[in-house]
Amino acid sequence: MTSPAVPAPRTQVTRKDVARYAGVSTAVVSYVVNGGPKKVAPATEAKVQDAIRLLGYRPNAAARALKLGSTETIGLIIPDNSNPFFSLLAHAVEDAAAELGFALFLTNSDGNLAKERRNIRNLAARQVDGVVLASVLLDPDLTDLEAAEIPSVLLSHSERSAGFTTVGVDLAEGARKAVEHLVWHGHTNIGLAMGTTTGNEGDAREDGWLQALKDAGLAEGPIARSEFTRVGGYAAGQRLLASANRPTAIFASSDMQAIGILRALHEAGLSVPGDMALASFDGAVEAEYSWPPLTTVEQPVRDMAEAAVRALVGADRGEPARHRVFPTRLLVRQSCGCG
Amino acid sequence: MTSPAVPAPRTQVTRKDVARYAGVSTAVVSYVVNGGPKKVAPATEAKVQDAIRLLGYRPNAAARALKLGSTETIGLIIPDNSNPFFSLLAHAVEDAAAELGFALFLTNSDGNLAKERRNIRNLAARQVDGVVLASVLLDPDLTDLEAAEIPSVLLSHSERSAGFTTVGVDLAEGARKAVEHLVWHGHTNIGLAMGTTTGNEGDAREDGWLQALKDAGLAEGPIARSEFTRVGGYAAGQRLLASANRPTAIFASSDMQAIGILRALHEAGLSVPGDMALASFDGAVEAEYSWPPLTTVEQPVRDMAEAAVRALVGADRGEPARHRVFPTRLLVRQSCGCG
DNA sequence: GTGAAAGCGCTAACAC
DNA sequence: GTGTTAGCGCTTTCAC
Repeated sequence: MTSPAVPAPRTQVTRKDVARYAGVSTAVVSYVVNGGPKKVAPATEAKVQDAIRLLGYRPNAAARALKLGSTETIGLIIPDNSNPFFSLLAHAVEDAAAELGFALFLTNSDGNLAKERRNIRNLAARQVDGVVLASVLLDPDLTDLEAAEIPSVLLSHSERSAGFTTVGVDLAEGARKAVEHLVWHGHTNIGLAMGTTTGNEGDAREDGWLQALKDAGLAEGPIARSEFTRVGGYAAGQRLLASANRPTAIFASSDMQAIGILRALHEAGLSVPGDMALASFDGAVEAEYSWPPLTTVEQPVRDMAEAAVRALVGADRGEPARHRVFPTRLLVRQSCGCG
Repeated sequence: MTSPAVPAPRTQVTRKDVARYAGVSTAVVSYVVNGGPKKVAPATEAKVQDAIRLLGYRPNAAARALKLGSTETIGLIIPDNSNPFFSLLAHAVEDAAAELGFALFLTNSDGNLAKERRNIRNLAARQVDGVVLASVLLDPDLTDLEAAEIPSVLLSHSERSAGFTTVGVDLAEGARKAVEHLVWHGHTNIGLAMGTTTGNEGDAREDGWLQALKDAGLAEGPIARSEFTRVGGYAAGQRLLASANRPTAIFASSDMQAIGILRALHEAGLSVPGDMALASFDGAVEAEYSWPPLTTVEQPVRDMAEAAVRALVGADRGEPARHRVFPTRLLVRQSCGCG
């Protein structure tokens, strides 16, 4: 069914209609609908409920929002909903929000700073009660939100950021765990496929990789930088294979990159983990179904999403800004040489 | 930044403040902000713009929505945003909506009928201007939307449905193409891994598979039914392998199932396409990065999303309900035996 | 070209 | 327990 070419005459049933039909005042209807703030006699309540049902009354959220100054809505900004990590994150945020009666505006920034800013502005204009931002930057511009006094939290953000509530994982520690595992397998030349960020900022996964190497007394392996995507990983994989000191193992900063590397490896006729071991980061389901299944550092996406929403509009609302770090877990599968 | 424990005193700058500051009436501010419906003298306009900038004025969307009866918002209901097919669809719908100045409420039904209905109701209460529904059912219950006179379109819907605008692909034809290709490779025993729907309704992909077999004078191959997921595909794959008349090729009704089948095949030490050829449906990016890359029937997701949004709130709004079928394309890769 | 004012549907303080 | 009513911020008709 599509909308009529000419807008139909406003046929909306209002609170007033219900009141008239039930023979009460509009206030009473409000009390019934909202369960307060005043008590209503059971008999009256029944009359009102009947009227509501009969008339098919549905409260107008816009009017309510105008009056209350709250839309029961939050906004989410992610780089790319078609990236498995973010789509899972979005799903989890939606669940957490719905749990609290909040609806979720989904916006993609496509790794584009201007678009991210536009989305922030747009959400602010729509009077959302909060925004969850998985930014392309370490230090996003939140002035529009601040001006509108809209709380925000930085999700999938691994650095403490003064004055902001942030939730993420310890990237360095996660990366270190994965690389240490590769070291444990006996590898002495471990390469890094590192994702690049829009802001060209450093990434702690690189530090973790380096630290693990140092701790093991190993030389720094080759690095290939590329996008946090399958295509990016594919290119990085090819470069790593062609490098003068070809590694025997690779740590990839995301599962998507590892998937790309896997393709490069397969095309080169190399076996994994025999000719090249692999470990990555994120814990996407896709990594469990690659061949071989990827050993990866899992991020507790649902927990992080819940924490973000709770800090924004749930129980933790109003608590002082802080950096919440969630634990990662090394999912040991076969690409590393286990099993 | 989190919200203050005690709601700050409403500090919002309103149209009235701007008017006072600029020394004009509130009507003029409206004219300037909306570029109409009346003309404003350039000098006045400048004064108003200055005031807006200085005061940091931002229009209140809720008030506007209340007045206009339109929220410039659409709702999307999909089964699962962490399924690559739907996450891409959601991204595309968001893009199409944003293009038209509409924001997108994302909701997941998790393949759950009750949840789908709850989401519909919730979106209706929020006065969305339209809803795009990728239902778990062939014949979803849209009464809440109809009662609220909210237009809707059924997306990723392959059956004509009287009175509804629907957009989808010809599943039977797509499946037929894939199976015909498998036949062309010389296979005579082609199994089917068929996804099951919540409503237990038939799926035209099955018809397409059967038709291709019949047209080629082939006997009906074995069928394994399971969920439209990786896990489902994995189980289906195992069953197909164990079946009395094990096929030499499988057509899977979704890429996710094929990914699962691939795992079952690998675990069984079978080579693809050597020991078992494979083709599937959807055209997810993940299918391009599996090993071997999957031959799959691509759905034009972006085109479908755009068509849905356009029919809802864009140029095609108000056109009579119709069933829009988009063409699929066989993406020939290696799992079928090519290359 | 500009302004005054009605009213969108709702909540809740206040009066009874 | 129930009713009256004043706005929330905005758009737009109608008068000037």
